[in-house]
Amino acid sequence: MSKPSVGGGAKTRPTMRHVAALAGVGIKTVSRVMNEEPGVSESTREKVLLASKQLNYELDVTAGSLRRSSRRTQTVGLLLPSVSNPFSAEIHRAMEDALSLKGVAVFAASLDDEPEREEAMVRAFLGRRVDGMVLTPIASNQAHVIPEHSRDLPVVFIDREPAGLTADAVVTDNAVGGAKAARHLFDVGHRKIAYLGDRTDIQTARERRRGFIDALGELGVSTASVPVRENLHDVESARLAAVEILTSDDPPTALFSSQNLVTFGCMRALRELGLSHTVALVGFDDFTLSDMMDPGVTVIAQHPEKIGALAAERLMARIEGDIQPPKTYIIETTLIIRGSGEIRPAS
Amino acid sequence: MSKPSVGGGAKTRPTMRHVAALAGVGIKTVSRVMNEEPGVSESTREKVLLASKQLNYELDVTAGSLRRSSRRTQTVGLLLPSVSNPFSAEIHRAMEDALSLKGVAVFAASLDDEPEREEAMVRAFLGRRVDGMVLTPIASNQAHVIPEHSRDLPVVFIDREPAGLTADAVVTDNAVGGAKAARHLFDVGHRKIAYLGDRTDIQTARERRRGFIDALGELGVSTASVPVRENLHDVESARLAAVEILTSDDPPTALFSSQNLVTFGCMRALRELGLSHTVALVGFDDFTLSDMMDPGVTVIAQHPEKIGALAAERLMARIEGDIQPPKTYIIETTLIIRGSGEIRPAS
DNA sequence: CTGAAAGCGCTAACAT
DNA sequence: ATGTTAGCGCTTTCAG
Repeated sequence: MSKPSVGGGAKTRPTMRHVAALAGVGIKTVSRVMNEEPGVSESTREKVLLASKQLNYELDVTAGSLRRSSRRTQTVGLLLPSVSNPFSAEIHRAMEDALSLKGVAVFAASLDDEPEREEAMVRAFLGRRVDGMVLTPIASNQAHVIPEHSRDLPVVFIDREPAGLTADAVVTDNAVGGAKAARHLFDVGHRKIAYLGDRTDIQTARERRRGFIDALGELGVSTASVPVRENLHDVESARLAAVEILTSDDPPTALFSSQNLVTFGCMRALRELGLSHTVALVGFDDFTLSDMMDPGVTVIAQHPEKIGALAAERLMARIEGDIQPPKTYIIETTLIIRGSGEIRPAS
Repeated sequence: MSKPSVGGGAKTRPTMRHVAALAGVGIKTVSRVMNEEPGVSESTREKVLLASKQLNYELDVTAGSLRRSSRRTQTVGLLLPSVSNPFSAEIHRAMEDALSLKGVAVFAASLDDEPEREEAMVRAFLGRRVDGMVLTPIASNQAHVIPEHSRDLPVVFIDREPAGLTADAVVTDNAVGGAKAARHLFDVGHRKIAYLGDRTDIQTARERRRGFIDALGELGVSTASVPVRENLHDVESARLAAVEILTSDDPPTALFSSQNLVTFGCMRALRELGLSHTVALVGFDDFTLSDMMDPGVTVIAQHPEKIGALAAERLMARIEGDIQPPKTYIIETTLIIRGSGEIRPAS
């Protein structure tokens, strides 16, 4: 008799040795059965399966990965601005749907746009031997974030492209999205459209502005005359900026906001000033109940479910050995018309 | 010279042995330093730290847990209805904030209210040796969900109390919340208030209804006359039910909805029928932009951040050895007045 | 088709 | 204060 005590086994979790002992086979045979490897006779297989069921045995994924040549842990890390941000949460869900089918579990973490957290969480996940990571980059250079010895660890960037290294990335077409907003408002008749944007150190915000301003320029609007307010990071700062712009001399007849919280601030400002039905508004990124607002809010919608699904697919492909050159996948936006963006300028 | 090849070390990740070799000490000394154990001279400590920094060494948490007596992996599992559901996502974030401080990583998974997924994900997390789990229970009996051999694994239930076993739980005071809605609408003058609720197999929905109906009874309203519509699981079914109720003979003068999606359906029905300012509405659970609706939506707010923080605290306490009897922690709701719930009945 | 022995990276239990 | 040996649960290698 070896160690597995049959009697008092309420405390210790069963191991392969327990199963092997109960089934009357060698431990390697159990391993083969649990991993569905070939080379086990049907009768042995059934004996092992029975014993495993009796003991309620569950393979220890992490212990196995220690010795396994592929070293896979069937685990990936997901680093988001915040797990409670709706856009991020939608990406998270889409990834989970794709990954859980493959038996891959996901570690999630929030970075709050803090570079120190980015580095700390990357290390934390690396220390837990993830097979790969999906990361919303923050630091100005990801080369320092990923340690040298893990350069070959599959990483897919989302929302923003990485700097300082090349890797797969899945991003929204922010510039084209901004341009769509500009063209739509122009088509409705607007010539003086203000831009209210997020922190200028965030790549996506810069892209949205660039696309927006460039498109206006192409349409013949003097880009120097476009009112621009940036570094608006929350509802209140956006509201204040919008009020200021709307109460200035020669105010714009339309607003384009680069992000949800900024859009909310603009909505509040417009309502407060009684301009909801007078000044047009297009927001970047869709949100729940946008159609229940008065007026409904026209938006440039992103597609987080597509981003998440594609990121998961690319990550798994890399983990499974795909070595094609890194590529950036671009997800288009969709203009959704709901009313606020179709208000014509008072002429 | 032992195995660690100094030259070509771009591919293999450094291990303790590499660090030990470089620092010229034994492997156990490295272990002591990395785990901040006492009994290492300051000078040795620094040598080790230097070598570890040079190699960019990172402790392998999972490998260590294999041999460690506590067997802790510094990892916990979180099972939610969906990571993309705002209420769940808020709980997730609060837990993460509490746990990341302690160096604990979290696996998150969505269950979609499917008992099979509950069991599958519990097993997946168990197989990755989590130190504990926070779980929104679904199956009618959690005894079958947690295998016998893991009965001593700390588990904290959230949102709903477990069945078939006793464990810590952190839940909203659903019954009192429902009662608050009833009393508020009664105080405003309503005597005929409809209840629109979620699936009756969900404990929280039943509690909200019970609290609501009982409170009305105590206030002298004939509970038999309360219009009740249940098993509304999405916006559209709720909208249809609300329209039906509102267009019936002798319609209610106020609505109480047990959940966000149902509230949204009610809002749509009221708007569609032009009754937004005529029929009162109180929703259970707060939501973004509720104050920007017309009228603002009065709600019984839950406090997911409190639930998450407390669940994390209880889980860590259990993991660290707390053995007091299991207890259910109840988080109170808050009535937030915004307009829709203060509409008086047309008399 | 099956199993014994070695060892993954680490910590425990003992040396020294 | 430091190092050595064994072994966590598993997979690999290699011998039957």
